[in-house]
Amino acid sequence: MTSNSRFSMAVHIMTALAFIGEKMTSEVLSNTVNTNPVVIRRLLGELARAGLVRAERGKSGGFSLARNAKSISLLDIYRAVMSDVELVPLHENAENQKCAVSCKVRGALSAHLDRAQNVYERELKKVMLADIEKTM
Amino acid sequence: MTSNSRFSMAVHIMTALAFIGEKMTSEVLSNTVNTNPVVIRRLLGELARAGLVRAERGKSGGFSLARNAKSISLLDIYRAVMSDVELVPLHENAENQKCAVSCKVRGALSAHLDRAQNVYERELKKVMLADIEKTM
DNA sequence: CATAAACGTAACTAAAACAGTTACATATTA
DNA sequence: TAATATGTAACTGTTTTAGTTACGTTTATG
Repeated sequence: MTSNSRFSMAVHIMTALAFIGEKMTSEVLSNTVNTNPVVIRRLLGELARAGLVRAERGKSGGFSLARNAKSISLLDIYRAVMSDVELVPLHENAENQKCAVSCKVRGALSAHLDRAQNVYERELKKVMLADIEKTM
Repeated sequence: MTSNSRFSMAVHIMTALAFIGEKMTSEVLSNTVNTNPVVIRRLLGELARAGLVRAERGKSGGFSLARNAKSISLLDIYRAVMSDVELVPLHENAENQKCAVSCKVRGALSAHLDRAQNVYERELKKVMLADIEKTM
């Protein structure tokens, strides 16, 4: 369970917010995901910074969607919580300067990986939070 | 550097085999990648099981491509070394049986993730090892 | 047929990433 | 002003990963 499940968990939380339609505390949300409230708050912090969620502090505080579920795509959520993670990373071994392949292969490969990641993200952009919520 | 760079490293090795065009030992290959020969042999073992590479044991042994570089796609290499890794994994927290979202969200999400992964892989399938080798 | 040289693989290590947790500061409402 | 919520720092245990050592197995070749 050490692979990165932040995106999946973020979609879970966002779907719950859309489905219930009311302000929810990290305590309540953590129960639907079966995890700790701090994990939820950290994730929601990133979603709030991306403008997808509103956070209210203090008594009777909690979280709610900042935008309509029809206007929030899976890509919005993905970017909010995974912005600096490569779908498929390059290896980072030092270059062997005497070897043309070692010096050039990463550049050649990354061009193709970038294109593939673009089509992946374009697919995520087609799916709205409202589409997920509808199937609950 | 704990993310999974096996695919990128496998492409590096395969490109070297295509570029040099001769049998190479894991020792020599490990020098161009700047890693340990055992790491190379493990990776090449999977590529051999997938029929992409030929391994010869004993004195004057080594590795060579089992097929023409024009017929080997990045997807072939990806499947050989990453077959059981999800591009974006689902979270594995226990379901909260009282919550409809908790019970259904993974199913709804995975349908979309599968479709996105398919378009990603379709993109990898378009790129041949010979295309990479050509740019060296 | 002995030897050298290569792959195959098990077992271990160190470093990194993760989710989860505790603790507490800060903010807000009633 | 007390209760209750978020924000966040610091720490832990588990898992994954690449890297490494060691050694068995295979094979070409003198």
